[in-house]
Amino acid sequence: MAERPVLEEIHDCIDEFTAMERKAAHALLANYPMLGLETVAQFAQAAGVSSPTILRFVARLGFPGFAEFQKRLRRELEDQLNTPLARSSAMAQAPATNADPMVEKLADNIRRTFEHLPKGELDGMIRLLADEKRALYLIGGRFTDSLARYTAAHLRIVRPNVNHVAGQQGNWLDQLIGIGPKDVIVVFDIRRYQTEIIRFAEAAAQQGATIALITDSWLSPIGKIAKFVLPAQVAVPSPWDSSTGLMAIAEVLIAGVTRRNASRSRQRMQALEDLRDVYDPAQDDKRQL
Amino acid sequence: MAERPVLEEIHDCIDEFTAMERKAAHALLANYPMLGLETVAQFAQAAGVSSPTILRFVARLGFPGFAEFQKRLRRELEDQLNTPLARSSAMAQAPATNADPMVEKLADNIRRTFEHLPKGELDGMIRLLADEKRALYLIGGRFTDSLARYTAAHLRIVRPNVNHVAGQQGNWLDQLIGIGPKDVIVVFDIRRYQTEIIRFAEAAAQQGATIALITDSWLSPIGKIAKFVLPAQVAVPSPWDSSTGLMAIAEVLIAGVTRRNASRSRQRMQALEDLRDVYDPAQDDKRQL
DNA sequence: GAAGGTTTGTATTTTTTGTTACAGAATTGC
DNA sequence: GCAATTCTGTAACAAAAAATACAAACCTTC
Repeated sequence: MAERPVLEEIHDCIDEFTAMERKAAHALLANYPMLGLETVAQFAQAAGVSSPTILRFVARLGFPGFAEFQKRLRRELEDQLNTPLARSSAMAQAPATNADPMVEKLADNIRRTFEHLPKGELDGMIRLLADEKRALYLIGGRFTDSLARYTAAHLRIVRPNVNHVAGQQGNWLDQLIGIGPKDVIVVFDIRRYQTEIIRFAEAAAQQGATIALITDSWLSPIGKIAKFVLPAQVAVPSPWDSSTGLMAIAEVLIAGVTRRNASRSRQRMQALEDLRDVYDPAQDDKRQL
Repeated sequence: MAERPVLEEIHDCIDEFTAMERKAAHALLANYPMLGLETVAQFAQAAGVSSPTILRFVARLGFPGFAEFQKRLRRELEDQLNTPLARSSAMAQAPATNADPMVEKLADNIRRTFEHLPKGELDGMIRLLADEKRALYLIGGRFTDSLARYTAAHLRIVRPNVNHVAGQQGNWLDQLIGIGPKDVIVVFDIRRYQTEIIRFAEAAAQQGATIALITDSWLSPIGKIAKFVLPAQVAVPSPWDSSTGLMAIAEVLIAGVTRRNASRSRQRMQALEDLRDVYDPAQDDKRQL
């Protein structure tokens, strides 16, 4: 998907250019890419050539018009600017406007979460969740149930057999019946670890199911019976714990599973799109966004 | 001698802008500064407003015309690009760290989300949500419903009258009946903006309710009728958008409301603790954790 | 040193883009 | 609840920029 930088292309075929076109190329390279974002006339003046020469220059690079050329430059710049590293440099000079300690902590939590995450554990869990022969059961506690639901909603798109264990505790038991050795229980659990969740996980484990746990650093008691454990940083300056790190883990898992089952995922996503169109054609006008 | 970044100026006087101008500002901040370098029409479309509004927006910032505005942005960008740090980042673009690019992006998204968040908007929304005289209705779309649920679960602890609009669409209507001018609808909505959610928000607005929107940078159509809008960075290297930024916003909001109603919050939390003990004494042994 | 083909700039046309005038919609204040 | 004010989009207008046509200048090559 990533295109070749315009800069490189210029370097490559600079020998094919005519004298004046080379002049234009040099001017652009000297002030890349900003000069290309000005008007043709300004570009021409800066390069010491006439406007049509500039036009011929971009035409020779293979662009149908100056507008397209600029669009490409802008996209390139945007990509560069969005690189985290570039951002951090911009931050040095730009405003420390919203220096909320909470925000800093949240961003930092994510970094630290993944820093401390055993890579094997993460990959292992992704492989586990990507295995379509296994049924998935996601469950969470008082606050983390939302995460289970979120993850289930996504996984359901890229693979079959995804269940969210929610609602009345009575319902849980119904689901428990069907759980066997081929199945996977994904548990989101941070303190205070709820007894119901623990019991459910234990019962499932008893029946041979594999347990995958996403938790806080305090390590839920479920950790003992879990095959894979991913702990997140949850501390924030607030009376309760943050779930942002858990959400980040969930999204990395989702992305991992999607990548692993790439072709299947695409198929299913397309199929769902089509169903969606049939069901709600009103969305059509939003399509191009 | 270095001028004040346009970004800062926008931050400072964003409260003086009119509603649509603010929308333009948000769009620009969300994709700063590239959006400002496109044509007025493209800028307008991306922001969901008309061209003249963009012109008025730059005029209010003190520029005599759009051309001058762009020139200034280009100069700013040029300066930034010439910073040594930026140079090195462009080089090291690919092999930054051995970490997952997704992880870097997630952490960076949070920083950027709050960097671009108008402080007034955030404070305003917190004040709104902390007002116990108003009833709160939280609603979300296909994936964001989880966030609405999460936020509701937390807010319910620190204040009364928190409702999560979920489940069958038929149920929504039942809730809609009770919504009036004193009430607040908190909408989580990222693209593709679901028509049902939009309709619900519109209907609620019609009945006089105040709308608070947490969205992606593309600015949901609900932005038009919302009193406060908080846009999050959602881009990740994955087929879909990330909700981690939204989660971060949700947690900052929750923390803000908690801090604001500190004494009330503590009371309620204590009361809930007590209830919990009565209901599930088994938790007692986990207490000290 | 003249004819052929390129290359390049000037002048013109065409298209796009920014800008402004105005009227309807929304909001505010009384 | 009404009037005055402010805000906002539609549409027409003006300015500009991009694209083109063409002729002069410049090399080549014979």
